[in-house]
Amino acid sequence: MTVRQTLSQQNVLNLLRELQQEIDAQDLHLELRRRGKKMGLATVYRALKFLHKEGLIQERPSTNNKFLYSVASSYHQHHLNCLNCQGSIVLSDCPISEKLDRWFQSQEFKVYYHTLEFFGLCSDCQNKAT
Amino acid sequence: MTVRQTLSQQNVLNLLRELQQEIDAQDLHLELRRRGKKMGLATVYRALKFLHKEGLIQERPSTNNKFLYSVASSYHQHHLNCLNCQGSIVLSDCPISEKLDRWFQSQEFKVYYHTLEFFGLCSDCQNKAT
DNA sequence: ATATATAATGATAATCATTATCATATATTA
DNA sequence: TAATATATGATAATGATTATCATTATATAT
Repeated sequence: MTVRQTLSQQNVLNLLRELQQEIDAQDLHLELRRRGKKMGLATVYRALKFLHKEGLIQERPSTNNKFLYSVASSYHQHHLNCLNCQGSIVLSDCPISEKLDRWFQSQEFKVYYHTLEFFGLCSDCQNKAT
Repeated sequence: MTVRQTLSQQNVLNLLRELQQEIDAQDLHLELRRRGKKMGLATVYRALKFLHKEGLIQERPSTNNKFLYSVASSYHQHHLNCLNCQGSIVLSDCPISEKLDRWFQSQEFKVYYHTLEFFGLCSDCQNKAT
């Protein structure tokens, strides 16, 4: 069941595994050449698209209009995003993990990963808004 | 505590309330002029940004690289998104609503809305992938 | 009410992430 | 090895969003 991969695709996947955090395509491209794994930007985009379709990495559209990529693993994060100051507070845990584990079983849809983000006002901005 | 609004902003908000579904900025612009509420595209973008900051509408970055807007209300949807066929299955309920209601109380962060999306393989694509 | 300051608007140019194109290089197969 | 298919890279094209700036409307002060 192993998927055939090109060297480019492997380089992209390896870097994402090493980084353990979200990164966009262009930064990934820069980081790759900084490490001597030079490849064209188009190939980076192609590799990301391929790896995503295979379910090996996950893609999240960010609020500044570009996609962020990271390895698909049990490790993931959610945020409280402030609409006013644009600040972003990382949640220590996934607030719905146990419930979802059970819920996934009952679906014929096979879930690889999920995205969950909260939007509103942080405490500072609530006070200012008075 | 009512927010002063321009006519443009009211027109945008009213249309979103009427539509009761997600729409992107450019389609909204077309729909507005179709209804005689003509305004510049830039103003539509500005109105959306303003309304979003006020917490009156919600914004969701979609997978085709643009933002979708809808009224912020208890009504909202989540989807099972297939990575292979790009299909999207609407969930009948928010699978985490009750839990979140309680969880929200314990946060000093004031949550206006959340986004929750699932990614994986639909049953058809699972079978094909054999 | 009128003059003045402030904010909103619209047309359009600029920006920037992503995708398409196409010629070249690499890998696969006969 | 020759023939075919696939991957790559440089760059142009695309398209959503943002910035610019002159003009218009709105609010404020006299």
